[in-house]
Amino acid sequence: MSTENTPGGPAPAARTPRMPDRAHPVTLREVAEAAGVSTATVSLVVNKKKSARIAEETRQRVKDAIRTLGYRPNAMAKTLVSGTSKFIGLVADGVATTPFAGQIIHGAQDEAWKHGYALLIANTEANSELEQDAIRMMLEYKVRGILYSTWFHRQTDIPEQLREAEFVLVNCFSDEPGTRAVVPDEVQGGRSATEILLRNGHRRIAFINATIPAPAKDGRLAGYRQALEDAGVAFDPALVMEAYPDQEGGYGATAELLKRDVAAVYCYNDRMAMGLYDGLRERGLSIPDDMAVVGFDNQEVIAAHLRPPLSTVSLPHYELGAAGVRTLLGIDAAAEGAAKIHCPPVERASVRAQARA
Amino acid sequence: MSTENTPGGPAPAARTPRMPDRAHPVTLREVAEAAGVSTATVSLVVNKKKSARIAEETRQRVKDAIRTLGYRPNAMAKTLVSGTSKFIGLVADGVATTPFAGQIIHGAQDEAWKHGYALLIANTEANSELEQDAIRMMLEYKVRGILYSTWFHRQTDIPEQLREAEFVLVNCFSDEPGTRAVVPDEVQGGRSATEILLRNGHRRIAFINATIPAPAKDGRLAGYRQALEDAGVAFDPALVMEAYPDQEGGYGATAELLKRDVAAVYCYNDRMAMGLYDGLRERGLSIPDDMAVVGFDNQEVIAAHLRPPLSTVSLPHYELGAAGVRTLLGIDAAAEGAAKIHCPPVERASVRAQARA
DNA sequence: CTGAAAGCGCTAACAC
DNA sequence: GTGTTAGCGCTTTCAG
Repeated sequence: MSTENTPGGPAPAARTPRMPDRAHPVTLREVAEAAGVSTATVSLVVNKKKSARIAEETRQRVKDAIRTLGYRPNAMAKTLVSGTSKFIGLVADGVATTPFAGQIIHGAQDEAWKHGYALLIANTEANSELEQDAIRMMLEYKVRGILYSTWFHRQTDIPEQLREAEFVLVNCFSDEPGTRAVVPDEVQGGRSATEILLRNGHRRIAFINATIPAPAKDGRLAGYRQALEDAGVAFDPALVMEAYPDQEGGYGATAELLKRDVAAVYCYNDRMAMGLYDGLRERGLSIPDDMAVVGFDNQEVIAAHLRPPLSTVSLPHYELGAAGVRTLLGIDAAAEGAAKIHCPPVERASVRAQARA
Repeated sequence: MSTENTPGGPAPAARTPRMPDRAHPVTLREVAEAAGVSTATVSLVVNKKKSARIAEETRQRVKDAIRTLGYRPNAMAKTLVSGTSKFIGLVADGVATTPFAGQIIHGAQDEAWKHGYALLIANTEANSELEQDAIRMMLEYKVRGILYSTWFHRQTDIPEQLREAEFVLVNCFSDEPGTRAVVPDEVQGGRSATEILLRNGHRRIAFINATIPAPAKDGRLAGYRQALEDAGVAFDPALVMEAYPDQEGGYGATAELLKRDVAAVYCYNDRMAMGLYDGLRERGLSIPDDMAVVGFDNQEVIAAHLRPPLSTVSLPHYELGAAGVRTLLGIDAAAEGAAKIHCPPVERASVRAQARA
């Protein structure tokens, strides 16, 4: 039994470099001693190196020792040697502000995991000091790279420190050339949303856009116009309104909308559509018969469960996270500018086929 | 310049132990050399050790070297020496299934950060193999401890591997004695929800509970009964109904509810209340005049933005995450059984004061 | 096929 | 006050 002897002692019984038992830090060396082989051999076995051929008998002995001792490799030591860890950092400006951020984390985590990486996350709540600390920490932990993400799609500045690592912007972009980024394809999303209505026979389609400037605002409008154009419907500026992009905004826009004499409306987002539902219902109007409604975002708690369930377009947050990781790892080629991720339309009962106009 | 010469070698050309420049891995030693001091000194300066007194002049020299070289400590090496990292692991069974999980992450991350820890997260989506891998990875990275969390409040089994680390259950609990856990106080929440109605003059209060068994189902009912009892209102089993806990469930329960001849209802959750809103509205009933409604969960996208905004009780997910970290770090004393986190009531316009019965 | 040994970057005694 | 030195646990030539 590995009892101690003082370093200079004459009887060099088996060395005991550390406490014999405490809470499982069994080391490679201990395994090696137990198996009667060298640490190199154990390392080879643990890492299943194809190159090195270990006698089957030896391998078994090592494996047994590993099992009986309950050996756990020390990832820190491993990283120290290799110089880079199996971490990917995710800096988010609002993990909780919205259900969306969770999806980015989820996608990033799944994809990272698939490639043997773990996710190190930091929430900065738009506090730039926190952000700096977070990035610094990630750098110190030698992350493979950093995903810098925002909870809503927007342009962003690149924090200086971020440049010390490989990084990819997620759900945001920069005008600096050469920056890798992945963002939702707002234009395509807007097109898809409008097409749901067009496909169901509507020609006069109102669009309630957001009041606040954002890539989404421009993109979703552009998509709307494209879809109309492709369908040979003239764009009528009078059919485009604006409201604050939440339930109250949608509700408040009801009266204006009804003045337009339309039977189909595409809302900037689901929350707006939700408010609009209330506004229409209050006036005894029915969806989709009196008004076909399409939203944007596919916010789960809302869209799928309104009455009637809302047709909308998904904001692909999960995919953004996953694509961010793939881009970082060089699996997805980086697009120039930003990679645009597809926003899949989701058709539900808030739109019903009409007789063609 | 402290150039080396190889121990036996005749030609002592300056040693180049590593690539001279590539992407910033400046080491402590390089700083030491640049500043003309030993690595120990640099270490002392970097870590602001109060004990060791360094000449101000030396300290400056070191700091300058650090700055000009752009030195970044290697956290891995640091961890290797100290034996335990500054990581806290968070294992979650559904990061994205619900907006809630995001809040747990958020709370855990903020609190961990406050104490100098970073969050390592893993999403297991209820896949036990993934879960094992996740825990193993965390163990290998020598996390300080692991938060094991579930997206809805429930009993859970403790994965074997988890026992190798310090851990705290978050939003779940185990019947094993001595297990540390933090969960929402469903009973108090149910009491608070009911009290909102009582306080506003209602005596006959219906409760639409969930059909699916869960601590929340029992707890919220118990709270309801407590509140009634405290108010001297006899419990009437006929006023307790059950429905599937989502929008459709709430909507579908409308007819039943109206048969009860009540003017106040407390719903198991906000989604149910949302469905109930639709059901009531369809029948031309108004909230809160014809029916006062209270929910549970305080799901942001819903509760605050229904018309009228919904009175409800918050599920304290952020607090759960934060409390989990505090418990893990021994800052909060561990309660026996599970620590119950308060669920704060949120009063909104879906309830209005009534004449006393 | 396997062992010895040199570090990875850093901290912590212990000298001087 | 500051330098020397011995590791932390592991990987990786390089011998044999």
